[in-house]
Amino acid sequence: MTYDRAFFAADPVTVARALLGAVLEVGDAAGGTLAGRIVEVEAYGGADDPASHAAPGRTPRSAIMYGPPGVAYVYFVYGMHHCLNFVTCPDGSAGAVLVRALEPLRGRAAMAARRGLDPAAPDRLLGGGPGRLCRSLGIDLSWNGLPVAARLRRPVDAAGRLRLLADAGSPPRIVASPRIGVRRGAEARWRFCDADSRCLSAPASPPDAAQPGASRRVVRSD
DNA sequence: ATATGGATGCAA
DNA sequence: TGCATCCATATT
Repeated sequence: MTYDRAFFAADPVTVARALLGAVLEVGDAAGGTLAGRIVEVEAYGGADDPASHAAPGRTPRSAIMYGPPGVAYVYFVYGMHHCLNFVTCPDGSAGAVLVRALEPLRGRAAMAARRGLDPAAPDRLLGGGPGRLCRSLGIDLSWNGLPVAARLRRPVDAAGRLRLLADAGSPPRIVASPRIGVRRGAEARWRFCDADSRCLSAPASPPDAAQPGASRRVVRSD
């Protein structure tokens, strides 16, 4: 699998599923390398997807989702967390894949340190959740727009901070479920998990939606 | 269950 | 400008 621009030019659901199992590598400030295996992702569409940041159309924030594929879209949410996405779809149409969980592979100790956790902390606390993994990897708004396409000869970012490598192991067992934390567009089952990972932000197959009339709020077990 | 707390987009 | 909302997490 080559994570080039053509790969990211596909629709977000296709890209999301194909990204499961890929290894995300980032260079940290100290020159070291942190890496993790992608085990949970969510697909977000364009103006037709009410859950997407692109739903209101082209705005200052969503513009990057309408731009060329294969770059990072990083946003800040709830006043404290960063989330990492990859832009999909051809230039001109909007789409993105949110990275929701990683299994730490390299630089585990550095990740724990960055999060202020004990080195013995479980992998879940390092990579299980979009905010957690960004904090562990040191990803913030300054990463917004960085290219991730593996084939770019001359990355815009001189440090080449974002790299995607093919997974060496066997392909993951993929389970689809509704996206987490979304109210509008909750019907779409556009969350994809490696069902055998123990680093997920929530169970791969959450209990089915409540009876009619029950609260629509998702209860997050952990 | 609840506190946390910045950015975004839209109404006013 | 004000305000509801938001792709979350740690703590009670």
